[in-house]
Amino acid sequence: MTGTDRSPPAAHPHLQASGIGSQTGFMLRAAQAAVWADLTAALAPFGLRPAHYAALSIVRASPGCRQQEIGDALGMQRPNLVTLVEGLRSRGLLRAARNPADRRSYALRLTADGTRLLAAADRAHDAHRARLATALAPLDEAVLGAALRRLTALAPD
Amino acid sequence: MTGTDRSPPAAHPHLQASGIGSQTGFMLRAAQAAVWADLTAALAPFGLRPAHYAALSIVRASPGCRQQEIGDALGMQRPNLVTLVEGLRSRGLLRAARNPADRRSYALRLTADGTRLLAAADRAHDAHRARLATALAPLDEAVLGAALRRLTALAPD
DNA sequence: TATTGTTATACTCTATAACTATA
DNA sequence: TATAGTTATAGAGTATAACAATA
Repeated sequence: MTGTDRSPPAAHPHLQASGIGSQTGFMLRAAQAAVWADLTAALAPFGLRPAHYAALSIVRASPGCRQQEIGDALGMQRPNLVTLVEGLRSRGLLRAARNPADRRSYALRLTADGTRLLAAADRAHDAHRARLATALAPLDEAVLGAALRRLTALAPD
Repeated sequence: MTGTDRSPPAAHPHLQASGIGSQTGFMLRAAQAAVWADLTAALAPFGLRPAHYAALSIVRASPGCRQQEIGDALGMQRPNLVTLVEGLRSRGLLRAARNPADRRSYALRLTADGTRLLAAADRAHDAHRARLATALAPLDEAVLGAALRRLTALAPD
């Protein structure tokens, strides 16, 4: 998504007149930008961006996983993982040990610092989720989730 | 969103284990990417990208509008509109006449070619919308739209 | 002084191709 | 030959600062 903290399109007369503002694709884009900005702001105090937080969460859930498994999970290309993982490694949040069984790959694990920082970030993330749940009510989060998954399935491959 | 045709994160074991894949922010991101890719593919035969299509739709709905009004409607910065409008103008889809009342701004209108191309693109866009509606059912498009608007309202400013 | 459009520029995210070292 | 990680690079999209013309 998008990169920085851009504000989403506000309800604007011209947007309304054109009908663009009430079309699912554009509404989805605006909502995604707003939610991403909220998540980005929630994680910023920890020096983490959404991709960092997701990567640490994946390593915590799957200790010893390869770098590429993060990419598969997040839909990122391999070259773009290098900077992401290196950033976390250089901050001492992650360690990458050569896998003895297959010395091409690394086995990724959280360090103690990484575990602590991620636990603190989890609390900010929980607050973010609560804001989303409040904004969504009365539509249930799970109902929205199911709909989003069906939309995601539209994509080829 | 993203730029090109990237495929969204597939349901992946590590994604599932981490819980990231069932969190609204990340689901929203994946769904948005898939929907955007579908829209991009639908508009590609016309040489239009989503921003082009949205800009033309706004000009059609608001003939004589200023360039900046497109930016306000779409949440784009002024400098980034120059390339967008110039591209449409150089293809003869849009014309920009100096506004006699305020000679700082241009009055944008569709050309006959622009009107025709946009009408053709509308049909591809309708097909895209139908695919979304099918994927969403039984959740109503309007119910999702209302939820997305509430999420969009999370953003500051 | 403020606004419209413009130029120049930079940063982020994402994409492909080609390399290395291992298998 | 195939895979994991890496390097270099390019393309979108978006951001800010500063300028000219006009109000």
